[in-house]
Amino acid sequence: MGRSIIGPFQIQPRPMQEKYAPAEIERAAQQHWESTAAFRAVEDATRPKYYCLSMFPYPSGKLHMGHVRNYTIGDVLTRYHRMRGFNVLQPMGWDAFGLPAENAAMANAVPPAQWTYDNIAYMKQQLRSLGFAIDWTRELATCRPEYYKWNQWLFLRMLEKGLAYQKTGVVNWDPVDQTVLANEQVIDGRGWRTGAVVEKREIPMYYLAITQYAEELLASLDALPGWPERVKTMQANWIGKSYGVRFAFPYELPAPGGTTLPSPASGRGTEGEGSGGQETEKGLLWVFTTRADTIMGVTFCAVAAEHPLAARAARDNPALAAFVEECKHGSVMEADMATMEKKGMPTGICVSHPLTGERIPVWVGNYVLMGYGEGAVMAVPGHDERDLHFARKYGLPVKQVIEVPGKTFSAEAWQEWQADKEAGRCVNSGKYDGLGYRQAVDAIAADLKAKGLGDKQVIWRLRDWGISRQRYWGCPIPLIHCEKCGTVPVPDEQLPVVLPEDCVPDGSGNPLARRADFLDCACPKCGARARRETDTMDTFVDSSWYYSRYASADNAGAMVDERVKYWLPVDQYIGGIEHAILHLLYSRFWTKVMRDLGLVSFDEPFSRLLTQGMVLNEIFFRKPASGRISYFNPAEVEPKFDDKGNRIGAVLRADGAPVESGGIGTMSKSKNNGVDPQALIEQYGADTARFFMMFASPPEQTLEWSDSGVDGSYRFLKRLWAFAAGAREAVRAAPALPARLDGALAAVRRDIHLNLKQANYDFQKFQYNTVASAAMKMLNALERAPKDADYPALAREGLSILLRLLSPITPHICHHLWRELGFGEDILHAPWPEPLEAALAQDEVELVLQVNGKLRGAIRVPAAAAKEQIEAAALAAETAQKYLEGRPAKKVVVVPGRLVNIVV
RNA sequence: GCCGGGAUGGCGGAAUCGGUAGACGCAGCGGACUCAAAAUCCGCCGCUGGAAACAGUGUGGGGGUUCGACUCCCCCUCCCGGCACCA
Repeated sequence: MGRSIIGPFQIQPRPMQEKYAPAEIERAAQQHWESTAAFRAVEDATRPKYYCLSMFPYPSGKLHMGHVRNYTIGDVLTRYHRMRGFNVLQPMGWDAFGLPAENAAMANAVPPAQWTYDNIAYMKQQLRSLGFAIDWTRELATCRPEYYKWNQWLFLRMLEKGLAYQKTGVVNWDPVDQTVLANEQVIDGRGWRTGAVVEKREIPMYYLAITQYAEELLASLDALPGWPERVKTMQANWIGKSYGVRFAFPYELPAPGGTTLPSPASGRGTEGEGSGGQETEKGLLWVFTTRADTIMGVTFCAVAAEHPLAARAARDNPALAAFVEECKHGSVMEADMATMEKKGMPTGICVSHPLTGERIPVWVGNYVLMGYGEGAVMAVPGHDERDLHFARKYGLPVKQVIEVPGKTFSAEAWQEWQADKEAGRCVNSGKYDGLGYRQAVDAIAADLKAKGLGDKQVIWRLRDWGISRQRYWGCPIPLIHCEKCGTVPVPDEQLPVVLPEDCVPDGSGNPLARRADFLDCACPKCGARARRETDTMDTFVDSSWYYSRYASADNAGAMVDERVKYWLPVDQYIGGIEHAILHLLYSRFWTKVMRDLGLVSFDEPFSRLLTQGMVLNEIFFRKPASGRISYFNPAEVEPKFDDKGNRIGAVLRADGAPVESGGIGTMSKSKNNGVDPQALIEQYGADTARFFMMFASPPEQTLEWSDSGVDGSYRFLKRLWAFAAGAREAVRAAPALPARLDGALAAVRRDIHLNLKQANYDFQKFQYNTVASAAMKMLNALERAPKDADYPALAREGLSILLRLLSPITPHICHHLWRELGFGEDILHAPWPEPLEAALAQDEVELVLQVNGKLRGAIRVPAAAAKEQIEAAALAAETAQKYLEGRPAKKVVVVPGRLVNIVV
């Protein structure tokens, strides 16, 4: 930086080609960057660093438009900051473990490893052809042992600290394939391949205690001003800290032996706490509520099907046992749980209201979640919408205990105000009558506490992170099962536990369970023959720390080293909004664990976050009566129209038979609705593809794919090329513009600098669609400028601004033209352009003239005119006189630089 | 269902703090060039009425605040993302 860029460029290249030939100039520019190692990032303590990271792709086969959008945004940011003088790092890698590789293996009998590595090779070549400023020397793939070794190593550290532990978890079980299904593989409650009704099954799993960090994960959202508000809101709601009251309904069962039922493990942290049935919990049904103020309105309680009380009641009630069994069918997905028909059955057991002693019946409800809170809820149908529907369905009583002045309570139809915490006051609640939400909760909690039946409690919606997957293509969990010693961690010096890469899964369970060479091992403790754990880790583990590994990618001896101190945290992270919660939350958690282990010294991994909107496309599918659903790419599908031109359906081109429409959704491998950018790149070149992606819409907005408009982007680049070619000789010979210009050229120059000013503002806002517009406007202005004496100098200044402004978006053509026009050797080293104040100044401004807020004309006033002068000029204007009709104006509003509004 | 976001011409979108709605493109229409086509260039282009000047109307729907609302407030509809085993 620092040296003068605008100056004669010595070498006289051969005459410039007339026609824009993107393939040639893109290859040449990419070769130039490669031969100069232009994007190799080297630690340099003397320069400010800028770590720009895009979420790494899953190697699904080909890039899709979502990738092109994501990586172009990242590349624009990278190149912009490079020209702003930062030492920039933009790495790339592969989120290489996951389900699609196993699906491909089943379909084509190819080992997931081979499929994955082939895909990586192809997609890497695609990324290279798009000209991204990536430091490929830091490339990583999470399926490589040298990477996942450190997943295993950190898992063992967590195990030592009690942050990793075992407990049972519920999974989707396909009874025909005898295998665990991912949520994605459950369609309408049935297995995707077999069509069998899915069952819930409890199996042992490993968990990471993310809830131990809940408080910090919530609090430190405030320390992330560079994150979108909506993402922080979503995370805060997901963590879900709620203040409420945990209390118990006492009961006595006529059962033999004075049965003690343990309180089920609460949603928090480690297992085992509270198990064994503490004395005080004897015969107590514990619930949690955020609405203790409605406690006098409880008319029944509902427990989950897995609740001990349900099991106890089902013991001698076959109908109830059948219902509990029925609740075990269907998927474990929360969305399904929330939308399914709410069903229940009475247990025949009654509990006592803790304050009134009233008998309260206990029901089993299929909508009560065992994993959240206590697995039991108090039901207040008068003031909870879901409870009211349930009560109406089963004829349970409804009581009003909250009133809002001016509102009439209904026990039949739900009204929003019935759950109002702000305006509500207690009624029909004895001593609590007249209290508001806060006071009522305090008073009731105090009374419950005095009786030893409860107290205020903080509860989290966040659950611990279950990382066990009963799948082959993932990172092995480094544990060994020994008959004598139990579960034993693999010693550090035996890491990594390497996944064999030649398995071909067939859809019926984990092939590792049939691999003797993987399974058989010696117990690290006693040396006896033992069996390796076959569960692998959730792929979110892989992506929870890869951003740190890029800084130490070549270090075989440590997870991370001192170079993370220079590069981390990530200055700008870019990725799809679909990752707003899980991936980003897990990464934040993992970072805090690494910090507490002394591995890194930052609290948050991503200083600034840009959440890219999804690229959507239509979804087409066929679902045979039995068997597996298949999706068809929109490119293979032809729409059908009726006489009036309305779309009535679509058929598959290959066989002419109809396909069903699945609406519109994210481009994805599983829905087969991705658009391969390859054809676009081959036909128009990378610059057009990049320009069009940026021009199509602002980055954070959802984008419905359509390639109409690509032609316009290509036309613009052709026009830019033609203009530069035509102006080349004049520009190379032209002097610099004088600081002060007059006449028509001054207006053109002002236009260019105004657009530059706007574009620089838009760069700050990541609004690249209007940056692209600004570049188009500049070219329009230059083309239309009068060709007088100062024109070559103006063209020179204008092009030098335009090329630099545009170079982050279309780097190849700008690289080439920068050299052709003699501005310098490498536009990468040019300083970022800033608008000249002198070029922006003007003597006179035009103000809009409104009458009663309606546009009626315009007036011209001196730029420095005072409000009084403007008002006088406006009132004197002919248009104003016409509407005033001799009357005085009631009011005149002057907005300097903008408008005058006369109210008559 | 719950949480988050969105809706502006035929289409993608612009409008920075409440101040000219529709910038910049696409498509379309008309014209120039051409034997013709492609490419390129010039002009028109929200809707209604009007020959025009111009007037009315218009930012998903309904209401409100304001001199003035795409923008702020209340209610509603539809679409998209997430919902813990897709990544």
